[in-house]
Amino acid sequence: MSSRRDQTRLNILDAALKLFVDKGYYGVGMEEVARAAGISRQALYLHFKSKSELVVTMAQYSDELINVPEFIRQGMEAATAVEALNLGVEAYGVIEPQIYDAMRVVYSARKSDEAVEAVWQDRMAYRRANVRRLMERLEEEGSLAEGWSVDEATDFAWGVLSLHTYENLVLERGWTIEQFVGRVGVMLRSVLIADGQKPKGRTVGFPE
Amino acid sequence: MSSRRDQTRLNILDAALKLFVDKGYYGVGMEEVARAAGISRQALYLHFKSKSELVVTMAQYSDELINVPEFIRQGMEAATAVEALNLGVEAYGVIEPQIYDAMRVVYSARKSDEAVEAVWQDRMAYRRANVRRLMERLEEEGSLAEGWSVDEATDFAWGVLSLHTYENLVLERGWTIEQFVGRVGVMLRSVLIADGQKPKGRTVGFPE
DNA sequence: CGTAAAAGTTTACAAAGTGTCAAGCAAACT
DNA sequence: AGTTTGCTTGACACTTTGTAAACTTTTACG
Repeated sequence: MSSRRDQTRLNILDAALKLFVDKGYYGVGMEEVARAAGISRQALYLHFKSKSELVVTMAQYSDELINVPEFIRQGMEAATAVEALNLGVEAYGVIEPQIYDAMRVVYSARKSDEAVEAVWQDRMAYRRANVRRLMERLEEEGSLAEGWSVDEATDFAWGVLSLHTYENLVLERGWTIEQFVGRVGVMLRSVLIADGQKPKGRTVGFPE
Repeated sequence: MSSRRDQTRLNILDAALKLFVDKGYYGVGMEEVARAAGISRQALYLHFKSKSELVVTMAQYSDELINVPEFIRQGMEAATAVEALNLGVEAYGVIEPQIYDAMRVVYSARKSDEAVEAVWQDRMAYRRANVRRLMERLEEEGSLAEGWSVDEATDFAWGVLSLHTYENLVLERGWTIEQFVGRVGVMLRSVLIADGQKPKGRTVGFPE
């Protein structure tokens, strides 16, 4: 067990995330990251052979801290597709704040770095696959609103529940998570769920 | 009239935009921009004293090509607030494709460059101000849905009609502009407009 | 306890990118 | 013809990324 090495690695990932969020990926040098992690620049290269590898690893690490499959399992166990959708929106409200920082960095750097682009595409595909499962179930149970195909509904929900919608409303405009989840939940239900199947919604204070 | 200089300037802005969109702001050097514009690197510095100034000017230029005030005037002349909202969404569908490239570059570089950040903040504030005028009128005419304040409705419409929603649906998922404008329009009306005031909507093929 | 592997340090260097300076050339304006 | 304008070439300082070599400190283990 090389526990010391692992600890340094975590220090680096931690320091890198903070700096990248603060000054942007290209606004921070490896020198600065190393100092913030309490090691020399050369030691940093012993852990990550490039800045690109560092940011990719950082994104994976930030992802591993969250038990996404557990949220998916909960969704599967929901009694109805409509209930599963509500759980999905709530899960989004829990997960997004935790992965936002890392994904924001990935998004900004992706056009300048192929490896980073691959990470972004991977995450987005995964997220869309999860949304799609929800929409398929909605359709199976006849709860999908008239005029929507599974594909289109998936695109819409995935496209609107993006990193940036969260950024705009919660981070820029100061909405609370409850407010955000409530409003977005109402929106998705009112657009995607067939008339007569719309429940009260699980969050209070927001009229349907 | 130094027409030759102006022409070179436009060549540079054009070349820079294309390269930045393709490879990302930090994936392209001044050398490459200069060559693409058909001049030497030094000549490029005679036009723009820094890369930062280049991208800022590029964003302003891309903005000046569109007559936004004209769209706003049309909105003001609409008979009702609800009709103005529809016009607003349509205008968004026309404007966004034209400024997307430049704004995407600005967004990615903004955390690493203060001048770029200022451009971003300025554009977002302007956009929000326009949305707010719409929401104020909706409320004045009693058309704003129950449970929404002007501020909250502004945040919501502004936050959802972001650069990135367009990017996700139209560019990533291949939606047509009509499809995009139609779906987003239906969504905003169904969420923000009071019951009994919802019109048929101006776009066909999308059930309310 | 002593020693070897692991982790990190300092110093040095090549390559690429940004920004500046100076001298010169060629076309265009007056 | 002479001056201004727009651009060229070449050179330089500085920063950042990535690699390499030699040396020191920590940690682990028999």
